[in-house]
Amino acid sequence: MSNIRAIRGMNDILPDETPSWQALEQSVRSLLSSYGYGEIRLPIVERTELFKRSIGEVTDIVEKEMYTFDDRNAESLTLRPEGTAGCVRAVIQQGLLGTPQRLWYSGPMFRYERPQKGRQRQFHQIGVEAFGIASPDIDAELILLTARLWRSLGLADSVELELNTIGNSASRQAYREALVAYLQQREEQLDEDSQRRLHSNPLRILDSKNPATQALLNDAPALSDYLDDESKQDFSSLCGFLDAAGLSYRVNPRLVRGLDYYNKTVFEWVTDRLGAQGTVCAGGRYDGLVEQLGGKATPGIGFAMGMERLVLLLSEVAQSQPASSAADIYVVAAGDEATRVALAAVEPLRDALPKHRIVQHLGGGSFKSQLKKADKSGAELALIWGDDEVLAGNCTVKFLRTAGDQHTVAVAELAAFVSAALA
RNA sequence: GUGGCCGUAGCUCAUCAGGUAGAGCACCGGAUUGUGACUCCGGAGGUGGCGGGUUCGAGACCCGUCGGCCACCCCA
Repeated sequence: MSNIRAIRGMNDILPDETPSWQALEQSVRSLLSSYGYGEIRLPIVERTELFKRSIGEVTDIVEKEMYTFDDRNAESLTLRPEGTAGCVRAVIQQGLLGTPQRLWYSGPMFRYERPQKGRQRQFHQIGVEAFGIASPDIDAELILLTARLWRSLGLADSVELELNTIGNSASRQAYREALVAYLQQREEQLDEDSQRRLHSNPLRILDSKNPATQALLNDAPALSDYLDDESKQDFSSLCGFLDAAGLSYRVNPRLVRGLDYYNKTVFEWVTDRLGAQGTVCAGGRYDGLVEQLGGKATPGIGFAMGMERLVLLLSEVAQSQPASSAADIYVVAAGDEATRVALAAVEPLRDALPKHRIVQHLGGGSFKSQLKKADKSGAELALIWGDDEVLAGNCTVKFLRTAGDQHTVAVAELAAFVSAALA
């Protein structure tokens, strides 16, 4: 097989799939706009250092999942594995942090992982970030905004909100030590992966899928016992906001996130309808990150949603959609002369009917084969030019969805006739 | 990085003690010398992922390799 193929895990999105992408993107755009969020467009490539310093040196993403390369100037660059780091870099660099900012962005992200359902090496996210608001009311706004999105997409019954607070870095540090102390005594009972994580990222053991490990955790120290007062208070305010808004959620004390910059509020929207990759949208607060990347101390919070997963979920949930048509009007012309006349006659028609899809048959072929294409296109009307029409200055208008109905129309009256027919 | 399943026509799949391939859909043409859908007739399209091995003979068996899917891991 010498044909060049796409890179593994980097998929083409074909014309029959792009309509659902466009519909999803449109819903998200108008929703974000209605909450006053502004779009920011960011580079796909950043200095490797940015991701190391924000995501964390010992995370899986940085250790083994980044597409990293040296450019011609011997600088280490990386295809972004997530969006927050670049967004934070931009707001610092561009001096946007004088006032609170509500921002969103979209585009491809890259992680070198084994592809599977709902996971690819190039995937697409829409990310939302809010800077400069320390109080948990912004946490609530972001969550309510996502809930509204699920409602408008018809996904409200397919997703669940999981919520937790992981405290500030000091309380998390104290908890980590307690957890490690507890688990080290029972190290031989841990599954292999968790034994490894015990030394690299012990908090991740909390959401291990291994049942024995989960059982072991029942008697482990609880993160909630180590939380700082502010985190506890903010979390209960957040829950209060959500309760008041009538939004249901599940507090999951074992929900932790894989990126180092998170603190306090973390949340995940999950579904059980996508196989193993059930997280459709996730995020949390990252109050120290701006400062850590060299900006003035500014609180931040954000989330990202996985577009592929949402598109998949929408197709799982959707009742069979009606077959979409490719055209409203299909133009048939047999012969060079007729093609020339038709091409010219259709231009004013496009002026008159800018919202309709007018597809002209090109490449020749018999009336029969062209009409066959017209039918397949799903068009309502076929406009037909042959020698007779050309001579008489007419066009034959054929209704394809009603039996045998066809009219001879003068080209001068074509626009009026067609717009009346399609009204 | 690990594991399981899979790789035959554009698509979905079949066939078979191992004797060099077939259907449906799609495509093209005809039945209608200028007219689609339904029907009928015909046609084109495959070095059976690739490379080795066993065999008189392999798409079928064995090994390797590449690719796909799903899961672990990780995460959106």
